[in-house]
Amino acid sequence: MSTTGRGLHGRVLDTLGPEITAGEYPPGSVLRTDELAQRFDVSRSVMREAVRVLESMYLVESRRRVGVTVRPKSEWNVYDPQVIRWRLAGADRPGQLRSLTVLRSAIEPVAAGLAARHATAEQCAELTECALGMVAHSRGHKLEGYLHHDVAFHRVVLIASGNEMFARLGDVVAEVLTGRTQHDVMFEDPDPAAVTLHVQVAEAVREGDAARAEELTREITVGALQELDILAP
Amino acid sequence: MSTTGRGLHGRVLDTLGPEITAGEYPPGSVLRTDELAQRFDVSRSVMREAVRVLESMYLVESRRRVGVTVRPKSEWNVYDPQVIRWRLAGADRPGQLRSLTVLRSAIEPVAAGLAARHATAEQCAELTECALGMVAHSRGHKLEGYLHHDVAFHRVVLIASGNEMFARLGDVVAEVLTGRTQHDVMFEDPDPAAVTLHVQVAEAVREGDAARAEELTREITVGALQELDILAP
DNA sequence: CGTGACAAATAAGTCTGACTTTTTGTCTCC
DNA sequence: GGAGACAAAAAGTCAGACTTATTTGTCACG
Repeated sequence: MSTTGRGLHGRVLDTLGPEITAGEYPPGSVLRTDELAQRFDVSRSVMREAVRVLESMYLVESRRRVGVTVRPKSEWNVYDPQVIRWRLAGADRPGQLRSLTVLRSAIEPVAAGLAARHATAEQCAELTECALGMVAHSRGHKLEGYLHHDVAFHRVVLIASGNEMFARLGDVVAEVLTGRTQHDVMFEDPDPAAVTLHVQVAEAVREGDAARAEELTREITVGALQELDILAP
Repeated sequence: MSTTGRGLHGRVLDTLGPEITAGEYPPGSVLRTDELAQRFDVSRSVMREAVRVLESMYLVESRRRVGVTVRPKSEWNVYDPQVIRWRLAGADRPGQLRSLTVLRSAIEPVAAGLAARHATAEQCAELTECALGMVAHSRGHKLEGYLHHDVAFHRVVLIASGNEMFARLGDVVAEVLTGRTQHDVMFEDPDPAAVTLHVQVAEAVREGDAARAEELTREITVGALQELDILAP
């Protein structure tokens, strides 16, 4: 699933986007639409559409008479799902994974606390189901099934928080969790302590215990930070 | 500063973007490029570029033979600065402000903790300077100057955290702070307690006391939540 | 009846070429 | 050496013809 797929301009973005986010063009580099159109063998109209998209991601800036200049990394819209995917697929994947994990550690505990207050009965049920699914797949190298429930669990928490900004991070968390599992090449079974914590979070949310849900989730994210050697001395 | 300015397609987005984010077209509505091009009196190429941008924000989806369909709000990329501005300028400004303030309450304390560990001497100096500036403008209806230093303060903290995802939220926080001040129509002087907290955060960061910086910042954000009647019973 | 295949309609997608506008660099001229 | 005029360069815009995918309707066949 390369995501952009649709249309010729998407094809162009599939290779130009990763190149830029990988830092292949240093900030300030100028690209010319005509040259790019030639390189990708597409018409200028298609190329312009691609540039517009890159521009809306703050990756480049198009100015008359000068060309399409690459913006410094600090200006990129790093919350754009597309940009995140490109960077996760590129060279600074480790750094990106660390940034996102720190972001998780800030967001998810608060989201869990809110979920304990706002979750519907249905969401509570889903949460419990996910936690049980994690337990069921926690032993015997069934990491694929485990991951599936893990992702679903965190997605439900974020949605149940009732905050749209949190809810929108579901995809990001999914990427991080998937990335982590794949990076460890699916060798060991997950940490039993983490499994227990998820079950307890589901409990806390069901019981409306916001403080406990928050604290337990904080423990989960601390574990995620430790996995990446991001210490908190 | 309407931001998009550049180019004809930007002009189109300046009116079409707010319309969509305001929910004027219910999810699933179909727009036709030709009709839009006529309506805005631009060529189809320009209209297509605008649609591409909206598409990259996940506001719409363009499909052959059917047209440009508006996506449900839950799929919008609510972290896109442009989308945030459009929504802040529209009808659901209060809701947007609440979402963003909750986001702040999750992010900023963690960012402050990280800043206490990673801030450079220069950043510590900036922080102290900002805090002093806030003190200097805290009495006598100098809300404009106060806001300026407040925004700068939070921006420095987010950057000093060393996390690119946090750093990128500087603009969002600026919008929220500005929005809040303007909404209260600049009547009263700021809460003296908040001013003190900012000074203390600067201290804690300078001394490398992460836990204290985090806790103090949490108090600041709790204050922001209370202002909007977002309770935490 | 329902079901499957085929044909027509439709709207986005693509390409091309000509033209406009803005910016910038340079080259005078004072 | 600075100021203003001039020329070149690249993005921006437009119009029109053509392509392609997708939907929808129809019609025959089971």
